[in-house]
Amino acid sequence: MTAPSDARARGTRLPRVRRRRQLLAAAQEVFVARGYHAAAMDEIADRAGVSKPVLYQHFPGKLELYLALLEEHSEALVEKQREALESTEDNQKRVTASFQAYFDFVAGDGEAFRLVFESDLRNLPAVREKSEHTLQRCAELIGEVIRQDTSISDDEAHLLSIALVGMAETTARYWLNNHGSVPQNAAEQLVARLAWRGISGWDLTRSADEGD
Amino acid sequence: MTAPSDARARGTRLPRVRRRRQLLAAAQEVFVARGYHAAAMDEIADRAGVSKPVLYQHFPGKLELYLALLEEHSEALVEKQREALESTEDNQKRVTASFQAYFDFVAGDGEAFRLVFESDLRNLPAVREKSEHTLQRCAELIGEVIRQDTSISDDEAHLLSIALVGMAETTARYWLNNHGSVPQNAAEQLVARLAWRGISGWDLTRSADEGD
DNA sequence: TCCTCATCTTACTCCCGCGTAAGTTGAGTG
DNA sequence: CACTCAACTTACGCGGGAGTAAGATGAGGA
Repeated sequence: MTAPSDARARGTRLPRVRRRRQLLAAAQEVFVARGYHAAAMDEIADRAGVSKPVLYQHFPGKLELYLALLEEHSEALVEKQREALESTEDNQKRVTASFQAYFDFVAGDGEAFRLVFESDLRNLPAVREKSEHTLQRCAELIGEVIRQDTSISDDEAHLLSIALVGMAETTARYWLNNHGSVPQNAAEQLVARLAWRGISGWDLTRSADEGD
Repeated sequence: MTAPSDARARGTRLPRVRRRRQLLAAAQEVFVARGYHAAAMDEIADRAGVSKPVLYQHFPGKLELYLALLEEHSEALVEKQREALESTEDNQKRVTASFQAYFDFVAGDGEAFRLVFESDLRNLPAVREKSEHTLQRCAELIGEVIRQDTSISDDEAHLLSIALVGMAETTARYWLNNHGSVPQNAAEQLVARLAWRGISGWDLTRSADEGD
């Protein structure tokens, strides 16, 4: 069912850096499949075709191993967002690119997104903060764009950005769980349209809606 | 800091039903504050002013205790959504009411929303399914309304609904973590406007946007 | 007053999984 | 061929927390 990435003939010695990379890969597989708590250091070591103390020669403990992966993929998401928003000057295309980046992130890299969005270690302050900080930074990138084109306050622009990121995260995860109902491209387009309709020309309707 | 709900003078006997309710309340406090894994049955018992075996006379195990709470609050959220959508026939007001319900859910009941949205037991199939099913049912309620007014396909209407629910969940949680930047009412209104601008009159722009 | 039975307590057992002490192997060097 | 040192192994200590066995306690009826 789940093929070990590369558990070479248990007995092969590896130079330090290669081994470290391989251990991180093995750890990612196990953490993604089982979550932090149910993941056993023994299983990670096994999956790498190595014994447990080797793991501890590369990482001081289970937590640090996990945090290293979390850090890596959180940064990757923010970076993907940045690239998407810098890829064009057309705001409508920016919206599309932004959603595409989210869907790509969720679809790629061995489901690593589960570490970022579904961590079962959120109760640890360090993890909660990283998780919130990642959301924050994605929203900040989008917020800058919004502020350029609207006379909205900073707090409000930020909240709208959070809303857009929330849409992206939730729909991307839903889409992944239900492959088959809609192809990736169609899903991205649909949600991007919803977002663009929502955000474009915001100032124009603002005063009109105000009289409630 | 955290005041125990009602740890009556450790030594007071209670009739079975009262005790059960009190144990559920104590368990909720601990599960919310610590998450499933870090929550100890000893602490739950202590918080209720009772010894551990009493807990086991009311619930077969930690898991069942947790699932009882999860079930209760998941149902409460769906019910709040239903009420919000049934509260009016005006779709714009429906959107507002729907977001208000989400914010109220997040703001109320001792942060019980953390059980539904931030469970650290998602890796357990039973919990994952309940969590996804709750999202599904909320989206279904909204989807019915959308389908009444658009010629969109069922799959697409459902995906849009997921997007709206994602907006609500993410913004409500963000708002709760950052009280002070924006009052609840303003946040609800702002996000509701974004959503309404997004979906209202969907069919009108559909064909126009199609020519990309 | 004494009996009954539900409520509640103390004081364990047991398992699981992180982290480690101590010892082994083998590739490259003089 | 002997020496060295990093890479690796087996086998264990140990803490923490779920669940339990066996006994205490007290309200209410005969």
